[in-house]
Amino acid sequence: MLDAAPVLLWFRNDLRLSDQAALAAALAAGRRVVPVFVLDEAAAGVWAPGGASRWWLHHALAALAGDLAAAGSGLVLRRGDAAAVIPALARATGAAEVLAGIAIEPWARRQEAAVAAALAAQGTGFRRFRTASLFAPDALRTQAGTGFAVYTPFARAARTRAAEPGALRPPSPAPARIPSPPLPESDALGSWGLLPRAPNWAGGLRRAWVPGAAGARARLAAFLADGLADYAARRDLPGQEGTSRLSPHLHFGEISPAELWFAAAPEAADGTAARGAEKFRAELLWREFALHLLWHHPDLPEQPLRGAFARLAWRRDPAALAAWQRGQTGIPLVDAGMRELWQTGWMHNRARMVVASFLVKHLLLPWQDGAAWFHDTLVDADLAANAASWQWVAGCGTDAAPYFRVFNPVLQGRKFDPDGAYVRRFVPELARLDTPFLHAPWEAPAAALARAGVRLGREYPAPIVDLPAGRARALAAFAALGAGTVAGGAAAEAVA
DNA sequence: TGAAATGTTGGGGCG
DNA sequence: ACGCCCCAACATTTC
Repeated sequence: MLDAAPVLLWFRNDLRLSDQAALAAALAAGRRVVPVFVLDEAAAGVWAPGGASRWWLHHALAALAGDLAAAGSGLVLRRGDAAAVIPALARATGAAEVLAGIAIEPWARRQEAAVAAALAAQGTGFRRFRTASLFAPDALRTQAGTGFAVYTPFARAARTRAAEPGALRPPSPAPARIPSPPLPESDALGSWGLLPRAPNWAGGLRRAWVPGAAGARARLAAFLADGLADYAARRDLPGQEGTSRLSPHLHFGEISPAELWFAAAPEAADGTAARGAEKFRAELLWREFALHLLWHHPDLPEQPLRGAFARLAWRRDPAALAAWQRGQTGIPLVDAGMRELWQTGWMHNRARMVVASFLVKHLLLPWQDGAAWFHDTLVDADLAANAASWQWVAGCGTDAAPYFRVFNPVLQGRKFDPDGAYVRRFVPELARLDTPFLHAPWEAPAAALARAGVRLGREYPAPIVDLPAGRARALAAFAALGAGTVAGGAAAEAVA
């Protein structure tokens, strides 16, 4: 059986050996496997991996190559047009067919279609498998047969489907051995230039993360032991390690969503532990919902789903955008979030909502600018989740926050970072400021500032915008879009 | 997965 | 004892 023609296994956002449906299919058919990864930056265009994602990808590929080598195989790296590279490799190895995960990003769908056409033209088979999501992106539909526009009914449908026998395969373990023919030559990973050189800003990332399937597994084990039980309450506190931090592993597919779905089993727990597991599954479903939205709305990353928002009078203010990007807005919680992002390639979810609301509302700068910065700096940058989340904050998505929902970063700080641990860690110049003033240093008495060694405008900036004035400006600009938009926002809220 | 403004209620100080 | 005011606490409405 093993002397039959091999198959090409095209790795995409599924850089793992466990619960990898395409790999499992190849092995079940008794085929030898030629594992391939293609770096096709032209196909991705402006949505090619950003700096932080490139760092992660480098290490994820190194880890995958190591895992494949340990299984007796290897990883063939090639750079260029996938529609040329994949068919050529299939010819060179005599592969009968190519197996790959299903793409969801619009650019990846176009790439996949081009690969499919090229393979068909030369008589090579092409089979795609669901590897990056719990459900196929078009598997869940409303009664009317359309895609969902609101999270809650989507999640209800997903939970119902998940409970159906056989809907979610229990995850399969990584195979111990992966038979392969002699592999074609591979690019040297180092030659791809995915790692930053001068300046090398990756030190903070290296300290915070262990990319690769083994790192993902260790992170999951730690989360199951320490985080899942209290997840529902602690996930909102940026000063604590209350979240799973699995998002980058999930984005690159180092661990599958099904593995996480089954690892967090509410039925196997009770009380707060069951609530934590339910909440964690709800977050997995938010990820599925974003993929679902991007599948049905390919222009989600560029265009507001509510068309009226295209007319919004966004400001142009490069200095304010730069202050936001660098964590120098003078608003402690905003700056803590942006500096956590810059230093570690990740930001706590609560902080993401606050900094996004601040950019879009208080600064009245386009959500697309925020999404672009996140895409470049997040190690978990994911086109679907990023676009859907920014549209949610901006109020222009289908199930978005109403336009008048403006996070007050001072109140959010006092509520979710009550002891100021988060701000003190990432805004050390404020570390000695008394807690009552920490989230609004401009309100601190001169004596308190002096005691803490802080001069506003020197050690730490004065606020670049007056919060009440920024809020009022945003409400006016958003309200100017018209009554139809207002009614729509209220309707979406009522449904949710 | 909001915040602020406005309205309501009830306890308590005080003349 | 009573009315008045203040204000905290909570509820509702509005943005």
